[in-house]
Order: sequence, then structure tokens, then C-alpha cells
Amino acid sequence: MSKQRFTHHECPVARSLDQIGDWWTLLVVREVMYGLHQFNDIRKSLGISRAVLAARLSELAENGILEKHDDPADGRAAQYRLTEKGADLWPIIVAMLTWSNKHVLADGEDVVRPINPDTNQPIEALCARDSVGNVTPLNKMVLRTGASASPHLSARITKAFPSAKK
Amino acid sequence: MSKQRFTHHECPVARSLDQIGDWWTLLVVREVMYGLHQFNDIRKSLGISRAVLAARLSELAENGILEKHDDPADGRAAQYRLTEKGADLWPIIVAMLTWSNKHVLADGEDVVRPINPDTNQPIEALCARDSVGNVTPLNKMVLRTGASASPHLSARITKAFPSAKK
DNA sequence: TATTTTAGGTCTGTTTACAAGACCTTTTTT
DNA sequence: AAAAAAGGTCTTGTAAACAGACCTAAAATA
Repeated sequence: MSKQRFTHHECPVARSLDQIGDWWTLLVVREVMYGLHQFNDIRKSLGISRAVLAARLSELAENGILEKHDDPADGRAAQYRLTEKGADLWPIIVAMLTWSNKHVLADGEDVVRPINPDTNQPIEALCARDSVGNVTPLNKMVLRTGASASPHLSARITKAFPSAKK
Repeated sequence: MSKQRFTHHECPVARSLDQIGDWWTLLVVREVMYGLHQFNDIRKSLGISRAVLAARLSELAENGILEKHDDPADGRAAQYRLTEKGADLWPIIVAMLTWSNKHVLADGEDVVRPINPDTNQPIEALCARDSVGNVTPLNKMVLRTGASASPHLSARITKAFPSAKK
């Protein structure tokens, strides 16, 4: 059987992994975020093979995460740009960066840190703003199922997050 | 040549993908977060093959994301529990959930939403708290390299985030 | 007690994905 | 006109994912 896809999964996390869960995909997105827009620049920076990069780029374009444009200055070259959907992957990248800085890198290693440009201070933790403007730490946050959830998933989530009463 | 690993990469994002970048890994973590702790429960819920789940669980344990405990009530069973490092993956899961709800799910589909339990309101956006307590939206945040960064990476990040002056 | 079921794996054969590098086409530079 | 470069595709070898059979120890059942 072919590699499983998660499109049929109910959980939104699984369905996002279907689009960005590949080993290389988020790294390609990161390279574009960091300012590389051409095939060969991305390829050299990542050390990825041509065939795999071509496949990833075309999947990312199919999924509306990147757009391929003609380079106005060079008829051979293409320009890969993030769509809004692609730019919205930023919080995921930042969350991974924060986790990695805390748990993966060696003690004292200081490679890249997220910074609040207003205060010039390093970011300490991610948090969440709700629809009335309140801010809460992420670890206090809970999940609740909505109208599209199956009874089975609703039961699981309710059990896992008992404090999220309706 | 074997599948590439990202351990040797400089970027923390790549190095986190080395531990959690596999198709199945984050889904296994999510299942444990949602309250499944036994091998067969996770396997049935995900529809993953036995061999692949065993491999993922043992990698997750090697990387200190899960711990395998004996079930005190059943000598056959094992209990997989998140470590602090594993529990700290929560922001990544939430970021993916938020992105998926906005960009992957169909319009009007409402499966699982993050909720602020204090106000009972849905989460609208992720943000970041810096070391002096200021909160800033994630899309304003910038990156800055630290002492361990190579000149090459420093140049790239500085160019990509010109507003993050030293 | 003997048998069956269950938990948690490992093993096998097949299919797919990834890797390096050769090759190709179009456009640009020399 | 020739060479180089951009952005691929194609080929071949290796590694990993898949389904399902098989295995061992513990628990439940007859």
C-alpha cells in the first residue's frame, strides 16, 4: 500500500500534517521566509536533491502555500513566494524554534532567538489571545470540539480536557 | 545513501525536525496528549502499522519526548507518558491546529478549537511574551542570531529581518 | 488446570520514497 | 557560435512504510 495520507482524518492537526508533515517541507518554507526564492538557492542551502525539491515545491504550490512566478529579470528563473497561507506558517516555525532552543540545543548554545522588536527583548513563551482580547499562557489552554466533530472525537476531547466545559 | 538527518544543521528548526519531523511522530504525541497511553490504543486510533509505531515510540523515548513505564495493573501492558520535553510540544500542536482551522479545513467546518478556559472564549491568534512581560503579535516578531551562529547564518538572518538591529 | 485471549512486539515480502548524479531544454552570457 | 546557468526530469540503488503472519509473556476464561 502507498504511503498513508491524512486527508481523511478528522483531526485538523493530522490534516495539516498532510500538507506540511514531510521531512523537507517546513525547511523549504523556512528558506523562503529567510529570503531565498530561487530553486538553486534553496537547493544549495538545504543540500536537498533536485528531484525531491522539485516535488516539494510543486506540492507546496498545489496546496496554495507557495506561488511560482516568472522572474521578470531572467527568463530562465522562477521565483517562489509565500502566499498568505504560507506566511501563516510562521507561528509553527516560531513554536518549533522555541522548543528546539529549550530542549534540543546544547546548554549555552545560542543560534537564533525570536525577539520582540518593540522592546528588543527575547521571547520567553508563546501565549494566546482570545476573541475578547484576553491573553493566556498556552499551557493553560484547552481544546473543545465543535459542530463538525464526531461523537467519538467529542468524547475523547471532553475527557482529555475536562475543564473545557460547554 | 540513507535518508538525511538534520542533526548537523545549524538552524534549530531543522534540528527539531530531526526529532519530530516524521509523518507519524507528532500524531503519536497528539494521541498521548489526548489521553491514549497504550500501544494498541494508539495503533487503532491512528491506523498505523505495528512496526512503524514501535519504531516511532522507541525514537520518541530515545529523544526524551516519551517515557515507557510498566503498567502497575497489567504486567503485559506498557504506559507511554510525555516528559516535560514532550509536553512542551503543545504550542506546536496548537499552532498547527490554528493554521489548519484557518487554511486547511473547509469553510464552516468546526472540529476542534482552542479555548481560553478563563473566559470561555475561542483563541484568535497566537502571540509571544518577552522577558519583561510585554506581549506582541507573532507576525511582528523577528529573529536575531546569537553567539553560536555562524557568520553566514548571521548575515542571512540580519538580511531577512532588518528591523532586528543589535 | 488447560485453553484462549490480549498486550506488545518482531519478521517477511512488497511497494514507495529518498539520494546522487547524469541528462535535457530554454535562456542568458561570453 | 559556444559556453554557462536555471530549472527541471530520468535512472539506479538504498532505506523506509505497508499489511499481515508470527512470537512471547501475562491475563482472563472454561
